[in-house]
Amino acid sequence: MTKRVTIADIAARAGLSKGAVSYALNGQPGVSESTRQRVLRMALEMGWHPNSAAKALSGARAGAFGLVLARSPATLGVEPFFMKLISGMESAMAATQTALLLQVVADHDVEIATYRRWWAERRVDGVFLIDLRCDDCRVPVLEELKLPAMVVGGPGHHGTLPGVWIDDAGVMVVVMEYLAALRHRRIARVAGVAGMLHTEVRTRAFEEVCARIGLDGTTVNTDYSPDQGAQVTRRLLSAATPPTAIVYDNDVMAVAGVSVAHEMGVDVPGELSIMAWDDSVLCEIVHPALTAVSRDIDGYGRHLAERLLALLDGQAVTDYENPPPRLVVRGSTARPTAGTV
Amino acid sequence: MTKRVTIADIAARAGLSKGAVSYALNGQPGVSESTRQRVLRMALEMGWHPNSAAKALSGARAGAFGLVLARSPATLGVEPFFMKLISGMESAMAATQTALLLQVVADHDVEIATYRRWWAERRVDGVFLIDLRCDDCRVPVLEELKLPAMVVGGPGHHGTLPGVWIDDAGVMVVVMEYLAALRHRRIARVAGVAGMLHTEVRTRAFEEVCARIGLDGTTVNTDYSPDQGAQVTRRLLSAATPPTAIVYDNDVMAVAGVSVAHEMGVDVPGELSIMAWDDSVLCEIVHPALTAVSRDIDGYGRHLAERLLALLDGQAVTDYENPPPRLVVRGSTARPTAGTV
DNA sequence: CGCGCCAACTGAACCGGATCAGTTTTCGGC
DNA sequence: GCCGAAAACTGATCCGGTTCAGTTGGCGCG
Repeated sequence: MTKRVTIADIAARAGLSKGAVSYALNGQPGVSESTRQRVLRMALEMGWHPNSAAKALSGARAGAFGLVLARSPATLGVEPFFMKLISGMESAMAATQTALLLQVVADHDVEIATYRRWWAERRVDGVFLIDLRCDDCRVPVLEELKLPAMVVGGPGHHGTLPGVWIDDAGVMVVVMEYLAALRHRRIARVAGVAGMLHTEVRTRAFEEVCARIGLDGTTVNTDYSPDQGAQVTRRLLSAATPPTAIVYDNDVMAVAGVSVAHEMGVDVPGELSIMAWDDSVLCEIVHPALTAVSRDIDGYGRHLAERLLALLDGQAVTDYENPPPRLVVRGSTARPTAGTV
Repeated sequence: MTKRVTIADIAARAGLSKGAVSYALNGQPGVSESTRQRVLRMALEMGWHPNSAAKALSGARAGAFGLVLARSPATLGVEPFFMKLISGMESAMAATQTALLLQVVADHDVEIATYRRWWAERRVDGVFLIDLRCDDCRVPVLEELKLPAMVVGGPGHHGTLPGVWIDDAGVMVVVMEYLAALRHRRIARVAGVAGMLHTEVRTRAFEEVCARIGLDGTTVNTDYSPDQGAQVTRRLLSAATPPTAIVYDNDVMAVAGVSVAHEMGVDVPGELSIMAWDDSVLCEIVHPALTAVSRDIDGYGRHLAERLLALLDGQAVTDYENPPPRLVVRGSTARPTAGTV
């Protein structure tokens, strides 16, 4: 029972050669249908699974995709985004018996070293590149290695690598027009890390809409941590003419923002409207519940994995834009009370 | 450049046989020190990394550990525990070039199937068993497969598999005595999933302390979701004589609890003290900040990985109890105001 | 009837390491 | 200067699959 079954065992029992069994198991021509059925039945009975190492050594595939996360464990842990993305990816990978290799590293240098090692070790068939930056130094490395990769983010700045993204700029317009319709005139944005493409895309869209509609908009960059989110909020609310609405680039900072407002005696949403980018239970459980940009992250992950699989099959994979996110309105946004405008 | 370097390449360039190169690279006797240095230098120059498949096929190791998470993506995403644990594990695994295979599944049946498949495919050298249950059906499977495993949790109910745990019962005493010292008499516990060992251990400790000190304690089980946390809180606070303190089994439910209190006009901590099991930024960013049981999860993960590595080296690995957690007191707990007791 | 062709199958090589049984070299001791 | 043992190294084999060049057998067809 504790003995692993190999195709040689099946071959012996079926009175066939290893080669024939291999053809039968892989749906290759070269064996009769009746033999194939017999072999398949035996394999099932004997509990055979292909040794992944042997498969990887002879065939082309390692049967695994890699994901490197270059963020602090603290940020990672509290942001639902990553786990949702991962489980989305896996739902697509499960069908093809592809595993996910996860590595949490400190910075991009270690991340690049990981890609090189994985490539040399033939450990993965492809990788997902996450947290795309403007002029990302990881892109040319993956191109040089010819390591199949799907970029989480875009459009642009991912060279020849295919990307999957969500139209952040488009939602930004919806968000800002919504806030403007509520009569907000001074709107602040507590953004994520400067240099990350999605941060820059949102910032540019934010500024364009502000200019177009004639709003007074400010963007402040942070490292996504609730600490910085709280600090920035304090500073914003302490200004002579504080904003009447703040848009946060993730849910955790938005929750921290609500907390600061409480602490400073600022009424939400009466004096201050708060919005979160990315919806999660977090947004629902705070009081007031947060209006949020809700993206289908599970689907995002699924598309990424499906396309990486297609890429390995030699199909031409083009960039893909996910369906646009929805604006989920909850209690944290409202028309500002007379005195505050 | 895009050609992968093998030991045959090194052998050819060094004028040696494959065998000699293998000995040199692995620190085995059989080659002179000067040759070894020369080979090592060449390997470095040529950017050689062992093909993980070939290594796994000939040697014993697959060079990977597996972790299966059988929880809903929603719960996983928002609980910082898992990501912290994972990055702790990896910090110990990085030194030995061991990768982490992550799989998110729906239930224990799929989880067990995953273990069997991994074992048959020789994909992993060992696994971490998480969310241990009383009389866990996964334990006998791993024992039968002789798949090296470290159990996250205990003590007890993990058969012959070594476990690493945190003394929840001990902290429960500290927590309850702290609340009792604040003059709380009616204390509720919003627990996690019934049947999970750590839930049961805490529940038992909770009841024992209540009986000993003479407190009025109630435990309600949930599925860890903020939804249920909120619902249970609403019910508890609607009782004729509501509790003056609630201890939640995770941070997310505690945050939801604060929200419900707000919504019902119950003052925290004046009328109701709230505590979270497991500390995270979440506890710090809500208002009031949550008093919490802070466990060193990173260290937890590190210990688990170190011990699994030791297990593979044939060392005798015994159970291990992590250092006791600390009680981090913040603004959400206080002596209840006169009227409420 | 015999030729050719194709389906069905075999045997061996191969992937890139580890490892072991031999073979050659080195070197110390007498 | 020669012997014997240890050190240094070679060549072959193995791990468990895939794949390809052959081999066999059966059948249709002229």
